[in-house]
Amino acid sequence: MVFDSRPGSGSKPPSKVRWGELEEDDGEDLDFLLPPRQVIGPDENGIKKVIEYKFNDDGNKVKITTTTRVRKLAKARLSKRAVERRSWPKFGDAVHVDVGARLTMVSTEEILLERPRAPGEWATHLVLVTSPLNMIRCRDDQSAARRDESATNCLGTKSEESKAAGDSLAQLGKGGAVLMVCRTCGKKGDHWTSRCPYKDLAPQSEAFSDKLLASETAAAASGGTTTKGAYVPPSLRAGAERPAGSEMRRRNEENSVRVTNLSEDTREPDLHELFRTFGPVSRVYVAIDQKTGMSRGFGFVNFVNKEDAERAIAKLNGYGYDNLILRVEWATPRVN
DNA sequence: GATGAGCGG
Repeated sequence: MVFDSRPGSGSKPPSKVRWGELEEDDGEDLDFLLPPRQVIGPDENGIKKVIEYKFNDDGNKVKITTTTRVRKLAKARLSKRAVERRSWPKFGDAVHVDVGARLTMVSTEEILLERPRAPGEWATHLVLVTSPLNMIRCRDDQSAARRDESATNCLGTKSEESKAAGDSLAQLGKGGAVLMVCRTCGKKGDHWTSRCPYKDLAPQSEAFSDKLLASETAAAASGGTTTKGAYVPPSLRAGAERPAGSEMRRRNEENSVRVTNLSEDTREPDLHELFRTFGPVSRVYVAIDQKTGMSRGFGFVNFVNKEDAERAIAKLNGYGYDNLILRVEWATPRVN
């Protein structure tokens, strides 16, 4: 079909319009005259056809057929690989596991992971879920790559957001709102629990927490759900044995050993390797320059047991490591 | 020569 809207040519223009407008709106305005777009397929070969009609520049109606090949579903490809994996021979402990067993297992193996974006975090005992075929899937792994890609951005916006949020929280707290109530001393609007000036002082904290516990156990005993669904760990439940005084709720910051004169390519796993021989290590930290991403040449190792820390200091201070002489001392408690 | 990051009801 040829649609000619020019005056005098026989066909009537749709309405009284000016030439300019007609030129511009051509096509769009007349689309309703065209047959609808059709999509056929994709068929079993993945062939998909799209048939659509348009006016070309000359005002002629044209039929456009687009044929495309659609990729097969990713799911199908994955499952094919998965099937292949199932034929792999077992190894390790899984050798003794029943062939038909498809249960996942928890590995108790200690696995160290380096996490460049979370230098302060240290997973000493990482629990991995493994299949009977001993294929290890780290739960964190897949997201890790993506996180790193956008890490610069994320860190920037995140820190700003949280700073703003913290400020507003503090503001609200000062205004007498219910927010920011210290769980240790009960003081409102002054500090978070972790910053409590009384956190190492037994009398206040115990008095407060006993009061808390009493109300919670009362709520539980009365048959209702506990207030605000607060979980009370067994060690803190009424009647549980608790170590006396300040030993109780001090954060796991003690037995902190400062290690200086590290070579710049010493990473946390290296430090952990070095120090774990003295006993269980609760945390390893290597100071990283945020701008350059390079090691600042010092770090900290926290031991679970004080005696182990002492032995590590005695043995490793002055120890030649990676072409430098290590300095290993007790760390002075961090300010703030 | 040097003493850590960031989270939150």
